[in-house]
Formats: sequence, structure tokens, C-alpha cells
Amino acid sequence: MSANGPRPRRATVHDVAVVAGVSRGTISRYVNGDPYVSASAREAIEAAIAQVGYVPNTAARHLVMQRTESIAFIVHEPHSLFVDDPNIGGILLGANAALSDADHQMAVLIVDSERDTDRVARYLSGGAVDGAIIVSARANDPVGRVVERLKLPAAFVGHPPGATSAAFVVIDNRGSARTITERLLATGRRRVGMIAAALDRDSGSERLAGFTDALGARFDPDLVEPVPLYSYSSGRTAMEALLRRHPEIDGVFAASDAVAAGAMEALRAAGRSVPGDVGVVGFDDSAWAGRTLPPLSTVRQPAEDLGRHAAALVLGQLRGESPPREVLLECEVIWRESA
Amino acid sequence: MSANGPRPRRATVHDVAVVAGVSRGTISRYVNGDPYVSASAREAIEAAIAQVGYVPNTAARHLVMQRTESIAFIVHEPHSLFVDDPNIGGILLGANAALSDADHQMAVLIVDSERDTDRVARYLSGGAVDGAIIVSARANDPVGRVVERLKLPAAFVGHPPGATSAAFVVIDNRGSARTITERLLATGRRRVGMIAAALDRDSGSERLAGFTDALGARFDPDLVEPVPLYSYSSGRTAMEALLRRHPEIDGVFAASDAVAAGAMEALRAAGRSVPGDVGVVGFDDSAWAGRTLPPLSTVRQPAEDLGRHAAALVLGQLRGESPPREVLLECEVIWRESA
DNA sequence: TTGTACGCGTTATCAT
DNA sequence: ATGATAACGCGTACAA
Repeated sequence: MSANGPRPRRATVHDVAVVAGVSRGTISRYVNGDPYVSASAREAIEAAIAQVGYVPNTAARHLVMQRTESIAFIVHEPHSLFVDDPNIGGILLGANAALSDADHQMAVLIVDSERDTDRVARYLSGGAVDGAIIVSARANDPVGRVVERLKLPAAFVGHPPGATSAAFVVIDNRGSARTITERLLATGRRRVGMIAAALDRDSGSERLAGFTDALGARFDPDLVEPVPLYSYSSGRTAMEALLRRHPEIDGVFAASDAVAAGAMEALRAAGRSVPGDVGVVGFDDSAWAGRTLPPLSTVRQPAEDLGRHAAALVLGQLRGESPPREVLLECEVIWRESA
Repeated sequence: MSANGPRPRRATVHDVAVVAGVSRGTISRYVNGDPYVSASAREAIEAAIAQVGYVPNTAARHLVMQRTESIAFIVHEPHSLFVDDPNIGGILLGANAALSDADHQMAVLIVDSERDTDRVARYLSGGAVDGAIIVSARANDPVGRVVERLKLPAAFVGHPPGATSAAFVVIDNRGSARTITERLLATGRRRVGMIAAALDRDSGSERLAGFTDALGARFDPDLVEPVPLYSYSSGRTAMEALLRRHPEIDGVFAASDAVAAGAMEALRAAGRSVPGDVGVVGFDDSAWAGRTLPPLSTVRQPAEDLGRHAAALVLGQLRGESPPREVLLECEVIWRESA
């Protein structure tokens, strides 16, 4: 039904110049806010621009200015991230807000295959963006290497595995884990254990460290059950193991809300009440936390702030500032009913 | 600690030409896979490219080619979308996969403010992308209007409110609602109601239509409780109302899983068992569905396929094909234990 | 205050 | 098969 005519040729400076009766240089000056434009010219130009529907061509502008006013937001492992991770959305929005305030365009690039990796690397190398925010970098990441080689202003969300020289922003996993464990202890629990997950990852080992910090001399390694993944099923089996080994256990710090939810299911199956018999706390304040019975006490990641700070780090570098190597963000403890 | 030297000047065709001892034209031909390049030249060029680390400049390429080989993925209302909607991630991944196969770069643009709207409009008008996929378009959307004015090849995910000439891909809300309601009826329920949500949106009214389709002559409007939002709390209060009005109710179709979860909570509070006393079915197969007790029977949206088809629609237009105005995707019914 | 002309890094046309 | 050279659309020094 649609007329579906040919794509209209986009108007150029030239067209505007002809209609307005001034030179192309003057048009360009007007567009870029140069003060040396007479009132009469200004009016003519404004009318002409409206008439022909002129918008400056991005590519031409980029080419001559040598910058694009846009920065990439690169995300890996999108499957787990976009489907499960409750924080990615917030990080995205925070980064976008900060960049938007600085009048920069954010372009989210998804790396989901070998092919994507190559294409994104070319995209970056080709100068399509002025900087990059990278979330969930992997060890020995080709994209990360490209960024480094180009000395592209960048900031990582989370600690990049390979020791990069780039800046990064992380939450204080250790401190937050310590804080919530201390609160759990303050409820009078005597035998509190931890289901530690993903110890090969930075976040996982830090959370365990925070836990031992809080326990101090009372720390008993046998009360720690390590699991590979931040998952519901891991939590469930780990809790079962913990109950077998230490039936007297009366408190558990789970390395994530999903893990905690699994643990609570195991406790329920074992006939232990929460928080009556055993107190449970999680980490992330993800969607899990509000849906467990009872609702989960947990640690809230300041997702938007992570994005905001990462963006600020990149923008700062763009302005020539040398950024702090690391930004540590505090988390908020959300006290609900599971402990 | 980082050396933090100046950004290296990026190598150009010229540099490669000098090192390889051939002309720029030959370099360009080699890079673009033109067959007319001698073996000797080829070798020299390959070595030179590796040596100077050459990557074609995106902006220059775009300028002369008049296309960018990249397409925008525009998402509005990111707050609700990125935080609540379980499908957005899948749509994103599906679109990215399809575009990636066609060697196109996808750039996700987030519209989260007035400012974003303007900037994105400029971005599109400036020719930064060859096409656009738009999810969750709003009525009278400035971005949508820009797309239309530019006759930018585009595809909407979901039905765009303003009657656009553009193509769109949607799930068969009506048919799916009908199917799952029929299955619910087939379990022997006599008095089945619906918690209808977001009737001002296309998805909401279609789901209600499917419900009435299934009921046929047995349809009783008083068994329909409309709520404004697809939310847990809406579901809870609506179910309470339904129970008050019709204590004999023994089946409920909730317009979304979140709504269904709320309804189940209300049923639990009222001492009704699920599925014993009343059968409950939802819509979306979101994270809610697996976490209710018992797990929820629901309708699974083919999220990745939505993204894939949208991308295909845009790519087709780019090739000059005239796309179908509408693509309707079937959903799968997931039968769990709540009905 | 305004116009002219050059350059940004490519691709594409046309000779050769 | 390859080398000159003209666009592509814009910003900006320089001249006027």
C-alpha cells in the first residue's frame, strides 16, 4: 500500500547555500555555532535549512573532524548477561544518561560470536567511535587487545582479567560481603557458612574474602562450600552438602541471589525454616530476591552508577585527563526477611 | 603506571601504498576483494598492511560508499524494558545474529530522554546507519517520524501505534491467547476468568480478544478484570477482586506471567490451591514462570525469532525487495503444573 | 562578516 | 593489472 518511492536524496550544505543565497562556509559556521554570522544570513539559513530538511552528514563530519562524538558500549557473553543478569540494564541506562548529558551518542555493540569479534574489532579500529565502555571482558579478549593497541580511551565495568592499563569501575565485593555477613552475625547466628561461587572470577573470590574478614577468628573453612556457577541449582546442591556436613548450621551467606534461592529450596526440603532455623542472605538484589519466601536480605549493586562512572571515565580521558585506574563503588544492604 | 603515550596516528591507504610500493588504487582493490590484483602485488600489500597495522577508516568509507553497513536497533522506554521485559534480550540477540550473518554491524541506540530523541534523530538523519529496527515504538514517536520521512528501511518489533507504512513483526497474541485458554478449558474448568492488562496496548487487547474467542458463547464479561499494567501487584489485587465477585471461579488466564504470579499469591492467601481449586495460566514464559509454586503454564514468545525476522525485513529492503507489511509469529504453549 | 580553496581517507572511473 | 584523479560532504585557514 505504501507509496514506497525512491529514497529522497539527502540535502547537503550546497543545497542550503543555494537556497539561502550564501556560501557553504557560512552555512557551516552557522551550524557549528560560530558567532561570526550576520543576523540576515542567519535568518536566510534557518529558513533554507527548514525548507530543504538539511542535517549534516555524519560520515563527512567524522572524516574531517577526526572524531565521532559517539562511544561504544561493548557487551560479551550476552546470553547469560541479557537473560539473567539484572544489572546490565541499569549499567546501560546509567552509561547512556551520562553520555547523553555530554551530548555523546552511545552505541551498544554485542559480541556473540567469532564473527562479531572481528567485526567489532574492525569497527573500533576504523575509528567509528571515540572511546569504549566494556562490560564483562574475558581473559585475553581480542576486543580488549584492540582497544589497548589503539590506545582507545576506555573503561571497563568489572575487573578486566588481563592486567590492562585501562581504567575500570567495580563494586566493592569484599567490603559488601563483609558488611552483610556481619549483619547476619549480629542476628545471633553461631554457625554461619557460605556458599561461595565462581571462585575463579574476581567477584567470587572477593566475596569469599569479605566473608572471612567478617568471621575473623571464628572462620571455619569446612563451613564454606564452593560451587562453580552463580546458579539456582548450584545453591541447592551446595546447601544439601552443607546440611549433611553441618546439621547445626544456622546461617548462610550465598554468593548470589540465585544461589540463595536454591539454598532456601534445599532448606525447605530439609524442613528447616527461614529465618527461624537458619538465616540466609544473598548478593545482587536481582529479581530472585523479591520472589523467594520469605524475601531475601541481600546486597544491592548500584548498577546505574557503575554505568555512569564508566562513562565519566571515558569522557574524562577524551578531555585529556588521566583517569584513576580504579573506581570502587559501595553497595547498599537490603534487609528483608530471610535473615 | 601505564605509559599513556599519545594516541598513535592511524595508518592510511597512503602509508600502505608507500611501504608496498604500489598505488593507492591497488591497495583499495585488494582490500575490497577485486580480482584484478597480481600475486606479487598481493603479497607486498599483505606484508605492508600487517607492518603498518592498517584498517580502513570507517568514516571515509561511508562517505564515498554512501552506506555504512550498519543498522540501528532502537529501544524506547528502556526502564521498563531492560529491567522487566524478559524478551528484549532475546530480540537483541536474534537481530544481532541475523545482521552478523549478513556482515552488518548492529548499533543499539537507547532513547531515554528528550535529549536522546533529538540526538538519535540527528544520528539517523545524518546517515550513520542504513536501516533501523525499532522496538516498542510509541504513538506519535519523533524517531518513527524521522524514519518515515527519510524513508529509511525499517522494521518494527510490535505493532507501531501510528499507522506507519513500515513493516513490522509481531507475535500472534490473539491466537496464542485463544490456544492457551482452550487448553485451560480442556482441563475441565467451568468458570474461567481473565485478568486483562494494558488494554490500551495492542498486545493487551489482542490477548483479551483471544480469550473471548476461546470462550465463545460461554464468555462472561464480569469474569474479566482489567488492570492497567503487566505487573505482579496488579495481578494480586485483580485476583482478589475476582474472588470477591466470583468465589466459584476455577480458572484464570493472566495476561502476563508477572500478573499470574500476583494472582497465585492472592489465591494462596485466600486458601485456594493451584491447580487443585483453580487453574492458572500466564503469558511470556518469563523468569516468573519457573519460580512460581507450582511452575506456571504459559505461552513462550519466540523472542530471538522476532529479532531475526525484524533484521531480515530490514536487510531485504536494503536489497530492494519490498517486504511483507506484517510478519506474524506463532508462540509455543508451555504446559507446566499450574493448570 | 563572508567567500574560496584545501584536505580528511576512501572508492571508482578512466586511461594506460 | 595498475596508476592518476575525481568525487563523497564537511570544517576551516586564509584572503578579502
